[in-house]
Amino acid sequence: MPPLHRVTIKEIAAMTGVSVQTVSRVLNKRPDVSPATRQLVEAAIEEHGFRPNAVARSLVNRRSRMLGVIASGLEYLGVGQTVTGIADEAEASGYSIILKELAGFDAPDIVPVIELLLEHRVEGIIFAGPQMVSNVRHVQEQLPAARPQIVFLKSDPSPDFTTIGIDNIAAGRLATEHLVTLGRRRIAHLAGPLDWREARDRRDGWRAALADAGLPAGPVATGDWFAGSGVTALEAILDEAPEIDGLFAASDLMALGAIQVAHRRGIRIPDDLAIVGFDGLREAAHFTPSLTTVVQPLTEMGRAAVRELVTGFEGGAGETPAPVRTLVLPTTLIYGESAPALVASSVGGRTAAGA
Amino acid sequence: MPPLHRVTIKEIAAMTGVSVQTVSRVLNKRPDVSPATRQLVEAAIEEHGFRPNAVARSLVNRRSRMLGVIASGLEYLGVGQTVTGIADEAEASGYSIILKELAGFDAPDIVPVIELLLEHRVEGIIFAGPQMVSNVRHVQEQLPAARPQIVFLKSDPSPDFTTIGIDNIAAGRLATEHLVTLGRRRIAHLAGPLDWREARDRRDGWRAALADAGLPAGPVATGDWFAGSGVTALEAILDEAPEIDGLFAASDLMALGAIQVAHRRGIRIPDDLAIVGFDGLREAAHFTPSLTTVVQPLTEMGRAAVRELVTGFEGGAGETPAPVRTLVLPTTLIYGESAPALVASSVGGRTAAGA
DNA sequence: ATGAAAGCGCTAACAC
DNA sequence: GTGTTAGCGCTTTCAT
Repeated sequence: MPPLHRVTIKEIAAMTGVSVQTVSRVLNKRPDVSPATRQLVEAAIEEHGFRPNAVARSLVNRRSRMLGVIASGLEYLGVGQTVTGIADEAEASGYSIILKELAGFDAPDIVPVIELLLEHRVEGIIFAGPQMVSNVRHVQEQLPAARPQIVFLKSDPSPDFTTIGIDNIAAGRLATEHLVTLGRRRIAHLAGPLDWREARDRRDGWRAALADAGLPAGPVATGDWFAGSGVTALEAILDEAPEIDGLFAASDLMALGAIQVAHRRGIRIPDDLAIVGFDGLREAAHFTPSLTTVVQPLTEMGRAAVRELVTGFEGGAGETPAPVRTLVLPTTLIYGESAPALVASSVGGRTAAGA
Repeated sequence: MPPLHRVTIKEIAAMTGVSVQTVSRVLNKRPDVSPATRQLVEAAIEEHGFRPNAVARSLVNRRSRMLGVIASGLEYLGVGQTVTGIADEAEASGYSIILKELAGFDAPDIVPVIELLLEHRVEGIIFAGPQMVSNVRHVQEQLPAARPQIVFLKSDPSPDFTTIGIDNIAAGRLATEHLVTLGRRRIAHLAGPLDWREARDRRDGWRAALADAGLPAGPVATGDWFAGSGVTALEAILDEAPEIDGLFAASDLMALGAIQVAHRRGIRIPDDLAIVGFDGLREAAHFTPSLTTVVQPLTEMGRAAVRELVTGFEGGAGETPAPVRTLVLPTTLIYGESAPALVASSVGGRTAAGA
């Protein structure tokens, strides 16, 4: 059973013959303790392996030094990078994180999770799940009035909440424009699930780039972000439009599935079909062929989220309403063999989509 | 600043005209409250969005309902799966998890993290980092006497600690034996970093299988688990021994790098070189060619770890020393094109390495 | 430089 | 059924 007896401050006080208060002073490295007593107390602490109870401290200080993180899809590449960024930055700022993984994305599932985080008195919440058509809005509407600051990752900018993400439309454009530059004229799209905001935006960017280039919108098929769905989706597209010569996949994993299909059908990459992925997974450089992809600063998003929260705490000393900010991080195109950079072209490859 | 004023039980009591204790009873769904008062109190709770302070509860109950998780390399596949398993099972058992990500693996880095977890009075700890040559042992030696149960994932069985993992030697054998079955005679190995126990064990399994088959140990090169190192390592091997016809890679990602090298050098897979990977990443089924790989039950390891902890709490009602157990989970070989199953052979593919 | 008293928000143990 | 008293382990007044 958990109630292992740990030494308490009271016991340290008793055994050293000082008051509880003095021990507390030593613990908090207060200057007003005589060197002799300090040493005495420290010796006792050391000897008994005493560690102050953070729960009791949180209660009296009203500071939990905890951040709540709501994530989803940790078992896939990408999400883990964001959580790593969050964990690292939190650690550096002296915070711990409570991680909650969501099974589904429906708002009714999310609200109780937030409530639980609030019960633990987390000082801030990072919502690292994806924005679906309505889940984030629902969450935002159902949030209790008295709540710590909450940062939404990869969500629509909002006047009421801090959001951190990339410009998916611009990034979708970037990917597609590269294919256009390579001379591709029939450019298809492997979209993510269209109830995800990111999926819609990337598709819209693809459409816009094609329209700008005066090209017809090629065929689209949707997947679920993962490799298996890339297979099915590209097969569907090829059955319908075997003449496509360019493909923009909304995730690197779907692109991986697409490569597999192309290989099986004897379609050469990039000669017959140039492919651009999305995410910038490290592994993409080792696909065969290596993948040209739009890099998302996933780790940086996590770090930025923690910084927003932590500086928020320190900024407003009182009841200043948390400052709402909208961060749009830059994306980059890195070139692989699947859609190589034009040799004699401009250096390119960098898009700063806002700030 | 965090000290947002949240409603307290005392305030609910005051506004409903009952005692704090009665509100507490309602909160804990005790039967000894009259329907009328219960309804009254519930209405007030609802109206003010009151949520009990879990910190205060933890203090008085001496139950934090928190589990500490120490992980590393979350941004890579595999670890995320384990953490997902942990998070899911914890959720199902009514526990929350505090996640600590480690930058390095040195014991001196790990102990303070454990101390911090102890300060938060977690009821159990899951060490999901890898076992290096000495880190786990050091941690085990430096553990404070009064501590909750701690489960080590992927570590050597120990008489003093619960460990959960697979039999990496048997699994390395399994992979290698399959290559032998396919008629390969010069079987090389892409090892993980040899200061990792798992890397050593897999290599030893490979060696043992070759010895059993009366084959000479082929060349070995080590990598860092990731795709890039698979490239370098296979290149080194090929330069030394271009005649190899089989390859056992200690991770799927290194196998991915190996596939890339083979492709560039015009080596056909599996005709010229059959490859077996390790991990069982979902993505491996979509490599080109798809990968034959040893599946580790990563998610299940996470789940099992939580179950060990939670049943441990409930089992021993008093100061029973936590029951130490050693769990060895089974591994499976799944077949891809890189080292196909023998068509007319036995069903095969399942090894139950202990229990 | 040190101690005594009060209280953080809640629950357990006892009254009535 | 409900209220009162005590106390979880610690930090904050305010004395001395």
